[in-house]
Amino acid sequence: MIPARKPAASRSPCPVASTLDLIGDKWTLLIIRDLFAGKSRYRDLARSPERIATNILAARLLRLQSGGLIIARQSPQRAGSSEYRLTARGRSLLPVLESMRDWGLAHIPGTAANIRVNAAANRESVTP
Amino acid sequence: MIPARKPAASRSPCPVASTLDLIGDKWTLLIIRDLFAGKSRYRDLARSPERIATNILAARLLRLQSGGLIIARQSPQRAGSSEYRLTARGRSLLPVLESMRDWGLAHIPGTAANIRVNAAANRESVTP
DNA sequence: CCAATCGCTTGCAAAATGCAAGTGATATCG
DNA sequence: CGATATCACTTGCATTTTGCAAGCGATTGG
Repeated sequence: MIPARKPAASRSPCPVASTLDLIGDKWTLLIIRDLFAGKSRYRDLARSPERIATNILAARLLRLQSGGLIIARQSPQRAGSSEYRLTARGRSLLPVLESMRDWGLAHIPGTAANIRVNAAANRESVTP
Repeated sequence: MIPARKPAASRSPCPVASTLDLIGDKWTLLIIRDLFAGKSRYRDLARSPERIATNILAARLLRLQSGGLIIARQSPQRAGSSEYRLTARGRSLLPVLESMRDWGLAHIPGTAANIRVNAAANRESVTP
């Protein structure tokens, strides 16, 4: 298990608070959701239905990297650009994502789950 | 199951995104954590170690009420002030809280779980 | 070679957050 | 009873974060 690069500003020793310091906003978990679904390119992340602004996407990708949740490696598809993948640490957020998905499905009318975890895209290969 | 009062601005039909629209910030889940722990008064919520600003606390309590996650009722302790309790809907967020707690404990050094769900404080009595 | 696309960055307006200081109502104590 | 402290907020304002649109160099497809 690799510890985070930056401990960041921790508000308290509460594990919930510390987790929220890292992923507690409206966008981060959506990016992680998309990575689970198999997306790995900037363009695809930017085109999710929620339409994250590109500056925010870039900022979140940096934060996720420094938090050790994702890695960016040279894209084999396109020279000079990165391909983003969840690390083991990032993948371990799956229960958080699932519990939120389940809550939304049960309590928010009009929601529907149509994203599946893409196992092939989420095999470990390199860890930072 | 009582639907939310305000559907609020939904970014997409994704259950994760819709859940984040409601609880996706750094403070809301900490308030819910404290309510689970048995806190019910404004003062106690304001004094948690993370020190939420009082204007933000007031704003979040309103949002949680309009989202149907908590109810405010006349405090039997203090005239003119409210006592806040989780509704069944609010209590159903426990798995989200637990998965975040577990993730924090496993992946963020220096965190420790020292809050327990207070069953007595979280028995259903009145639903909005 | 040329146009379209990609992966960002930049600049700026708008909104959210954080801080400190009120305010009026209640409880507490002598 | 009266003074003081506390409670539950509200208000005003500085700072930070977000969102939007445009731009920009590199890359790709034709």
